[in-house]
Amino acid sequence: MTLKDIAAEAGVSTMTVSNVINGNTSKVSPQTAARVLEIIRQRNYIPNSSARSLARSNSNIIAIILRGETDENTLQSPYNSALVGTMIQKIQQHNYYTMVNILKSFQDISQSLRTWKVDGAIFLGMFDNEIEMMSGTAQIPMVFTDSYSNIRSLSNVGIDDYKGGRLAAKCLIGHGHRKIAFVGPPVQHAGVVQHRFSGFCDELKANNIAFDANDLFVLESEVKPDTIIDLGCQLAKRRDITAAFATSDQIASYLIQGLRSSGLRLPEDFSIVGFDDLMLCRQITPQLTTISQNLEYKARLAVDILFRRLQASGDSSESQILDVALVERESVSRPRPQAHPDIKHP
Amino acid sequence: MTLKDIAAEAGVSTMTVSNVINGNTSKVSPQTAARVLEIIRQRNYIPNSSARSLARSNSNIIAIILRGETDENTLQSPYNSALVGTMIQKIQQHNYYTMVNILKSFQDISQSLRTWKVDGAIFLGMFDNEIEMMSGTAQIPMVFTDSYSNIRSLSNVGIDDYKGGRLAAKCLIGHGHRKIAFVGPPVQHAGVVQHRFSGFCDELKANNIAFDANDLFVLESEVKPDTIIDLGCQLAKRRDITAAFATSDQIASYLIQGLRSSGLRLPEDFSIVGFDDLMLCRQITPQLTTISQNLEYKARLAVDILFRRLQASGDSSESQILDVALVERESVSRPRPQAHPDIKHP
DNA sequence: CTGAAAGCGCTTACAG
DNA sequence: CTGAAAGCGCTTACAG
Repeated sequence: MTLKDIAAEAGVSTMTVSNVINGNTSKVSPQTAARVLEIIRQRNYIPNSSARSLARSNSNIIAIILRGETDENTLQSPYNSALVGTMIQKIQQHNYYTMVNILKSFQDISQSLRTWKVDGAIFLGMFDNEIEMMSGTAQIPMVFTDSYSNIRSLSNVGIDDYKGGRLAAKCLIGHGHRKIAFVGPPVQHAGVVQHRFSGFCDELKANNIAFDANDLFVLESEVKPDTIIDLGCQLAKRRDITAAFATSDQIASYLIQGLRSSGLRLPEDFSIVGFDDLMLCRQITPQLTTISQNLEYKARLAVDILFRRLQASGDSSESQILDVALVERESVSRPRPQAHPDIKHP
Repeated sequence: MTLKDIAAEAGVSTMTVSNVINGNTSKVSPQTAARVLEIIRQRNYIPNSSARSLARSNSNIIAIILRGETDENTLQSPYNSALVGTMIQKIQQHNYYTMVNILKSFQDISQSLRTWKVDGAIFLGMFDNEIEMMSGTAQIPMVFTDSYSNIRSLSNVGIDDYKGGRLAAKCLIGHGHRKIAFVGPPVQHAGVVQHRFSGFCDELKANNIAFDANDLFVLESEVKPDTIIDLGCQLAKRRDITAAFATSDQIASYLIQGLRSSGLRLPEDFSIVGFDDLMLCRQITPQLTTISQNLEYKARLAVDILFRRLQASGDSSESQILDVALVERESVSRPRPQAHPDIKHP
């Protein structure tokens, strides 16, 4: 079943059928359009996207590109999978197809964008230097998430990470904490961490608290539970520290496991604030106080911006910074008058 | 940059270049091959997949099809996203591309498979009746997951759900529980739930315990936390019940929240066993005792089977059932001698 | 080992 | 409103 067959059966030219399919109603009489449509339906004809793509040199494909080492499962992160899930649905609503790529090397990526003449791409979790290399590669609209790159031509959707850091510190200080750990991945890995950290420090400063470099805990890897649980145990031994701000809910949850296994009760003995407001926050005990960002909205916005740029055809860019808010649950309380008076090490 | 340009520059025919690209070394002298390859590299030439796809009528695309209502985010489920993540990586390793589709109607799906001449498809979370409708639609290898459909020509990778149900019951009975709730989505929604349930009941029977229909709790929706938390509260009031088997770790985690908010302590006052062994199990308190399945292996196997069938070209099918095991953590203990003696309802 | 020709199934100007 | 022709960039037999 091809265009030609349909045309023959309808007694029209292939280009008339093509016009009907593509909704160029102005170029076809209603009667013939109806007749052609009916035959298409009967024959269950489906156009060949490759042929169309070849002729038009575009594809109706949007690529979602995730950063990921070969050995880890990037979609394991609920943060990424929530974004990707709603992005795919939004893309489908636009009648586009979604190709998902997990990035190993830059070679691969520009290859898959070009070989399929992908119409646009959304990038998740890329480092800024990679973004700068990337943004020249292909002449298609690209939208990044959580980027702090200062390339002007870049479309990005991010959140107010600085404010997030301030809110977290403010919450903990408000409950009486003065000695607060900051736990996150290396700053150079992601601009978001850096900005959360400076917001955090600035809020401390505003309250006349100096941040002690010994209270900064940098994780080698964000995805190794045991490392983080261990860190929780260490934290439990540091009797001076009464609370922690973790740069993700994931980190917070494992920290809690370590803290608890060291005999601390939460939030009585230790307070903790997370980041993201994943479903996880309501699944763990104590339910996690966190900085919330609207992932669904973020995903929708990224797709919206992409399609706006697809239609605009100009070389403009559009970036948006979304707001964040503190969501108070159960993981923060006043510090013990005397920190951790009687810890039992099991 | 096209094949033609490369051919012109190398002073050979397009078909020689084509042979070089496709690794048909037997048809090209090493010298010309090397020369062509060098020009390709210099010019940074990337073949047009649409043209290739049109000429060969295949695509090097594998489709991953997820079942999902329009209003919910299917990839939100860590179960799905873990599978999809490793599948994508495996597919990439085969030098294929991945299209991800979230299913709304059957129309759409057969459309996207056919329009791109997708080479194969993997399906997640489909109901059996849908699978039966599906499996006729396209003449390409398809692999299903967790299907109990008895179509012979079907390739499937599943787990021993029956055994999982038995193990869960056995664990709880072994700790002294006699009155155990079963919590899961409607049985008709998924064969897996049905088989876990019969395994569960059979194990009770083997221990001379009759399962009381009042101890079966069917969730309308698996994805509405509040409903499950409410159910946890109800369960806390049922003083006769001392433990629960939930058909997923997700459900278990929300159940725990409900139980706790009703003043119960876990596992002292109530024991619970989950299913899947997600990362979540180590993030919640108490860490969840669960029936573990190897999702990464499941995903790899599904992709392996798909590619085996792609090569085989015969119309054979291949199915595999993976084993499950009990993983004991902290969420199960002996029941209180007298169930929930002093509950404080906050 | 190499090539000329036809064809895959669409769309794009261009005419009428 | 409709159509004949050329072309998108590959691959597939078929000859040499």
